Amino acid sequence: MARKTGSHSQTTGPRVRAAAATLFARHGFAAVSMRQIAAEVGVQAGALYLYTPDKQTLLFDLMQSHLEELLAAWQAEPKGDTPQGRLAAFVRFHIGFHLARPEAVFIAYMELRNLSPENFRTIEASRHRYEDALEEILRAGQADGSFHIPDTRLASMALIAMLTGVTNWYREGGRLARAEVEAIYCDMALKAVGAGV
Amino acid sequence: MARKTGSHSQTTGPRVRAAAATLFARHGFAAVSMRQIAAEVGVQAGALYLYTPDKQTLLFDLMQSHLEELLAAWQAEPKGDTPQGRLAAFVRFHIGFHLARPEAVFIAYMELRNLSPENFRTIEASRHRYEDALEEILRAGQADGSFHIPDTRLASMALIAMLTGVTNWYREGGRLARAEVEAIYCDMALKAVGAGV
DNA sequence: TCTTGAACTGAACGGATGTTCAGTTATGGT
DNA sequence: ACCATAACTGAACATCCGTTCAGTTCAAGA
Repeated sequence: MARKTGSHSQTTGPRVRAAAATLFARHGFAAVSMRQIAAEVGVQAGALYLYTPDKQTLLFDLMQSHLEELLAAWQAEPKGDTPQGRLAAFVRFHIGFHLARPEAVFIAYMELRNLSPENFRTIEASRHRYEDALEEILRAGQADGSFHIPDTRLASMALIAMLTGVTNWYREGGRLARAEVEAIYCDMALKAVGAGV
Repeated sequence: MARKTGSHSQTTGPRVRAAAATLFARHGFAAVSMRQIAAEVGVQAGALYLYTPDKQTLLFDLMQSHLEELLAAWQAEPKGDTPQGRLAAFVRFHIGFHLARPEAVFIAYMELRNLSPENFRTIEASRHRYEDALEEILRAGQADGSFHIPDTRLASMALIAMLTGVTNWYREGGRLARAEVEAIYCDMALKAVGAGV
């Protein structure tokens, strides 16, 4: 047996990445073997190397594309005209984006230490750009008196940690609807930076 | 060669756990081999099995003792008399405790998925008890009108995520001293739950 | 000083690991 | 209908994995 009937790199490639994402998120990068990924796709392990040079690059590509998608989506988002409005928009965007991609989020936050040093630096740079986007909002609010924050960098890190934490406990169909969650986080975030609501 | 000169289970045992904690935190449970741990201790791999029945239990014991220490330390902490005071105490305690044990914190949050189902349930229960401690404070503040929170459970999760996030970016000797960080987080947490400061 | 057991070695177990590659089959353009 | 090549197999590579155990050496109590 060799080539499968109906096989095509444009369908197998994405399926490889999807299988890897699911398995990495569930069991962790180091705990997942190339053979497991291949089995999920319905292919032998060797065939994976048509779609990635190695396992490490497979992980890196998943993280990289996630972060690029995140940055692009945020840049495409309509910007509010006040710092309050922009922060509220950020909170809702962040929660919505992250809840829609639990696997990618998990991987991007948990598998950093499995990146090669060079790949790590690349990913860190992207992440830093996203954190900067929030800090910029906080600085604007600080400047015009809407917010009262002793340290905008610390506040950025604190808010992002708070918001991203939602992926750890939120379950679709649970006690709270997504819109409620967004509203509550929005309220907390605005209050935390000293913007009355 | 067999027994080492000066060897004793009371010194080797803790060294095994310390080496495992360091390596698990740095590279992840699945990526660390028993031989690597043994090498760090200065011993052969087989000798580790005098101190743990298997690798899985070694991980579980590290997590379990961390959480038990956390709960015991919090119970030993002096309780404030107002909800504001209790929340402020919790924030400072949480940050202090977590910054003092970066390795254990990392492991307890990142390696949950490498626990066997039974061990996972045990760890989750301990974690839940700690979350409940915070929620109880929030409920008290909600009841006497000090706090204004739509959902105390959500607020608990949000605050813990925000506070624990400090371990991801704080560096000893960095821009901010630990006391400053505690003060700022304290301020943000109180504001976030609607307690004027 | 002798003896018992604690502490450890070193080799071995079956099996899994990431990756390569010669060979095989389906596909799509001519 | 044919053919180049894209897609994949299956076996092999050296190396590592967690765990066990018979044998060896040291510590310490009698």
